[in-house]
Amino acid sequence: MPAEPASLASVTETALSTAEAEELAHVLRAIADPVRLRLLSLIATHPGGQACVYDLSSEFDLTGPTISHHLKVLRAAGLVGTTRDGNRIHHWVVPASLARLSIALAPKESV
Amino acid sequence: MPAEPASLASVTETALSTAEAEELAHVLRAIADPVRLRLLSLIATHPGGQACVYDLSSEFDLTGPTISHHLKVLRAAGLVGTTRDGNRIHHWVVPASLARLSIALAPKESV
DNA sequence: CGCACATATTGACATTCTTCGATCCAGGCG
DNA sequence: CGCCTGGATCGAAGAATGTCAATATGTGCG
Repeated sequence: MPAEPASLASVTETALSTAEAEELAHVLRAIADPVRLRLLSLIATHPGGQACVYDLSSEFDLTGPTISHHLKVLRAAGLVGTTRDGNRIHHWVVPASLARLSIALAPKESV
Repeated sequence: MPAEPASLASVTETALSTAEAEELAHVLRAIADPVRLRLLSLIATHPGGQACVYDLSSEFDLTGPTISHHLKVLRAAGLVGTTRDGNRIHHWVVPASLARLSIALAPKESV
């Protein structure tokens, strides 16, 4: 159950309802972690925009399961997608999800 | 000790260092909460772009201290500023801080 | 078929966050 | 001066989160 449509405007434009705030906070919380932020960044900047856990693990002082856990959170939030290629599982960033956050946090236009 | 300069590019453009990730995560975590998200939204959309705790409290089923705590987190993250006007304390959103997050989360340009 | 390798899941523990009640500080007013 | 009101701070209880070791799943190869 990934979830709802999505607010398409900035939170500074119109007041957020409780439900909207909770849904948005859920996605933001997924990205509000140093490890997941770096994971996202590493995946996005990796050649081809894809990376497997093996590539990523070497960048962290964390165990495999921990990396896997963080990727699961990102996946659950719809921020990354995966494809299985033989033994490896490739992860990529979902641009639309990121764009939604970027728009939601945009400051009010100083018209 | 608010902190460092600020990454001015999207996390999808260049790989984040550990320090950058932590600093950015710190600010994101401040905003990744339903209550604080609504607080920010309510302040921004309030007439004049300002609001005092008294205005905000009525929108929540939370006690005064809790609202105060959340505002403190937002203030510590540099997302809102305050001015004392007699007995009331007015809060406003810092557009630059929000803009920084918005830019950091922007998806990679599909050139 | 069975082993080896890449990643996911589970269960447990420590840490951090949210919220509250009680208390404290600051400014206006009688 | 004394009190009331708008807010902040403190300390504690409960829930959520990050991390690990151990175990499970699935894929390719001999």
